[in-house]
Amino acid sequence: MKKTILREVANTGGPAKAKHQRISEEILTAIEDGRWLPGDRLPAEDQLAAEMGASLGTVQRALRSLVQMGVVERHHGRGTFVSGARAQEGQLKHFRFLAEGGTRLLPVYFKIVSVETTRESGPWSQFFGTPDGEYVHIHRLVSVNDEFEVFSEIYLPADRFSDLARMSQSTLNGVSFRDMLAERFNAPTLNTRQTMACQPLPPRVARQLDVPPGQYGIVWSICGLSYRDTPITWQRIFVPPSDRVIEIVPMAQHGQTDFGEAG
Amino acid sequence: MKKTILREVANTGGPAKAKHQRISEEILTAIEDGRWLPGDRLPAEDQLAAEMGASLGTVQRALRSLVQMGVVERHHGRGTFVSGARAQEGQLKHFRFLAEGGTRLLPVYFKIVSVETTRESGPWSQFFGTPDGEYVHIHRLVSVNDEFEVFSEIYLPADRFSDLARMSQSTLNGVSFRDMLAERFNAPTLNTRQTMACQPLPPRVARQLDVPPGQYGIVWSICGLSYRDTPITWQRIFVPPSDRVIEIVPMAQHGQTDFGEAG
DNA sequence: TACGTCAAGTCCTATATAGGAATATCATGC
DNA sequence: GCATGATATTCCTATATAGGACTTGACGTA
Repeated sequence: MKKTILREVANTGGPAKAKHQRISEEILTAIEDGRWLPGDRLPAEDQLAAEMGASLGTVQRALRSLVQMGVVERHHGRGTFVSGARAQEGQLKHFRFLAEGGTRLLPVYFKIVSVETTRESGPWSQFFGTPDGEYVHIHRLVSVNDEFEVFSEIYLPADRFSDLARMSQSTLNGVSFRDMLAERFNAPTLNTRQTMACQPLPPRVARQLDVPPGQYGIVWSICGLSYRDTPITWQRIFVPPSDRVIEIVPMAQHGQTDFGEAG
Repeated sequence: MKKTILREVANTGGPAKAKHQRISEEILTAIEDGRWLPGDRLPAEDQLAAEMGASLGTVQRALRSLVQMGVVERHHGRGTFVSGARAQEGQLKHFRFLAEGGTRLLPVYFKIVSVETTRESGPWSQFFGTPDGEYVHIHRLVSVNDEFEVFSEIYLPADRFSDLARMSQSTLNGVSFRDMLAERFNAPTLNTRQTMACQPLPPRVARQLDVPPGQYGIVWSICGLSYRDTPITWQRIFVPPSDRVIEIVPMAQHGQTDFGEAG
């Protein structure tokens, strides 16, 4: 016998939402809470419909909207699965490095420089909404095709990600944070806010990148949001001058739309 | 009596597509061809359903996918309208300039520096797929809050946009190209590809921006795509060093999704 | 004129139902 | 063991139908 994970949706207070929206929310909450984990298969459409007291079409519409948010994936004949883990593999990252032509992708390697916890405040405290919070602060050197490097620093809220500080640097080396946060912390990056500016690189960064002190570079901020736009990562990438071009990849249109293939 | 603009959709050759997709395509083609213009109201759902020999639900699904592409807008009780023109107003642009805090938006003003047609080839010829094509080439100075400036150059295919070169500079000054292309050329920018690099600013640009020759800056490329990913603009923005931060706005999630408000 | 009422037009939600298509499972035969 | 085929599971498409909600404009009244 199968345990019931969802509860029937009712329209309790607040502005009346459509049933398909309430169903989306309910399923999203279940995934967010870890009642289903990345890779898990959800009950079949008709079972969901029965469980939630809705018709098939309504459940389908709810599921389609979750596909679009990048939260679940559906496969004809197989089932509906929670995204993350494997699912992330073919998916979009924040950026890619391109060879001159613009077509070939260049391989990247992440190397951990330092991992620490801190109570330092800054723009990230505003982003996370925790002025006195504790953060995990990680510096990484990103090597592109063994020929040029960018420097990255990430802040994450310690209350949720303090395990990161306890992991050995060797397990963190080389891995993509987006994938790891999705797989190990049930915190997939579903959306981002990005800004950029051209500014002198901070001395420490210039040293790491082996460029002259005071060298100008791009300071590129990427704020990562997960389920329900929960802030999870505040990242700053320092890009020194180079012929190499960085493609900015928006986080949008997961899976495929009703119209056809996603861009 | 109303003229019939659409033809009934049939599945002629090629891979079988779903009916709601064929309907989307048919409506999109009509809009692309100018059979309906920006601001026009489409026939009601049930009329469309009758015209195209489909049921209401199927047409609704087709229209929802067009909303998502940013091609049409639907308003409860009023109708379904072709996007563009007025519709663009509240919509996302490619970028915004932010005050330090990150909340306040800064006003911008576009000033035309030069407009010419050219057969010069470059990355844009590859983007447009016209190696020997003629292009309209426009330089603009973008002034942000009267305190700092960025320089922009745009290439557009002359076969479609040669009228631009004939417009007076005074009519081009101050206007957003995205809006104008959508309104006057039925060429709304529905998607973009973006890249960036930190490089020395070209001499001409440095002169215009009044920064020392050889000054590093951000070279930011934005390629604009319209209906069916037709390339329409190849733009390069030169950003000199500044405290001002530029927010990168992805072109995504038009209107609103099934889940709720769009980000 | 100002205001309320009413009706028509339009989109929005939701249901029940039917059949088709892709995939997985399992029994069978060799 | 291995291919084959039947069956069940699951998602996908599509229809017909019903009622609700929002907008607009016309009409009548004060």
